[in-house]
Amino acid sequence: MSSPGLDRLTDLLHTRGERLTPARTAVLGVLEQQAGHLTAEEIVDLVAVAAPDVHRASVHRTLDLFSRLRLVQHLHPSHGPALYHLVDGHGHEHVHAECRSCGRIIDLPDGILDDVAARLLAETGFDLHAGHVTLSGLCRACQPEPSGTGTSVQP
Amino acid sequence: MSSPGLDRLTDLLHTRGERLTPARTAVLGVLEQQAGHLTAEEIVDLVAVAAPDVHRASVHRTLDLFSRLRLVQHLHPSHGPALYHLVDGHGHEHVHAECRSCGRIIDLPDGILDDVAARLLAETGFDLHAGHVTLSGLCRACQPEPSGTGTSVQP
DNA sequence: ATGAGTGCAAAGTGTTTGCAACTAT
DNA sequence: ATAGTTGCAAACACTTTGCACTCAT
Repeated sequence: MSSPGLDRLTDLLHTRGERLTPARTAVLGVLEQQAGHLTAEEIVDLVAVAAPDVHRASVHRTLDLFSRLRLVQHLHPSHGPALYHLVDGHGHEHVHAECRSCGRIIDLPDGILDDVAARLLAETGFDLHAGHVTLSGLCRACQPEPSGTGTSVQP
Repeated sequence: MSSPGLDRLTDLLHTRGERLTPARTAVLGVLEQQAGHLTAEEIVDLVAVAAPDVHRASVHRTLDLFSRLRLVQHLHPSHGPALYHLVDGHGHEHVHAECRSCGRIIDLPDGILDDVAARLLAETGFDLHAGHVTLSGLCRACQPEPSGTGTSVQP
């Protein structure tokens, strides 16, 4: 019944004098079993299966805590609730992109913002946190098709 | 009582068979007089001075419309309400950064995401809309000071 | 034993909606 | 004339908070 995530969480909590509770264990369990980007509400529902007494407010409080511990990443899509997922085993966060047409969330290759981060730091003193960035645009599937016959001209 | 913005708005509306109303004129007027990044609520309050009958819901509807017309840019900070501002006279949108400590919004140099956009398009087919991106990080003022005497050691 | 953490319900924040009345065209 | 817009109030979606109680340490 153990897991690398649980060991990591236990460590992080004990280091800070905080406690390992059923709510926290249950939220971690859900995040470990679900790969995608989950809303707090979805996590509430999934937690309810294993731990029916865990309240919605505790899930929010737990997700806030896990974010502060850098155990989960969260992002704010342009519409709708925040999305959460576990940071990978090496503590490596990644950048997200959201399609403004279909809403799909895409995980981007790590390091895609490294050059921008370096330039920002040098030019403006701004220290970019790439793991909390959501880029916006159109995914491949949602792009308008190029017209088939070459340059488009009005009749 | 005219302005480049008003002319532009009138054109955009008439082209699409939509109407120039007092609510729309008033919202445009506020955006033209205020340089910064305004919340819908702030715009409601400012509009109330010149046009007391314009309702909060109409301001939201107008801001949605202006966004669709690409007359205003809006961004969603990680906490709190959306922020709006007029796109510059040349229709040029820019990228924003938000300090996760003090909340300050910084306008970034144009083109800062051009390379990323090109790479994204080539590698993943994602067409980036840089004008709707908010980068997250720490502004210069909020960064932890480097310790003055070299490596920091506990006494 | 003790205070960090919880369940609960209620309030909060920001935005959207249904509809009758109004008004720019 | 008539369809696009509006004001209004209520609903909505999501999150946060105050408080008494509980339980991990």
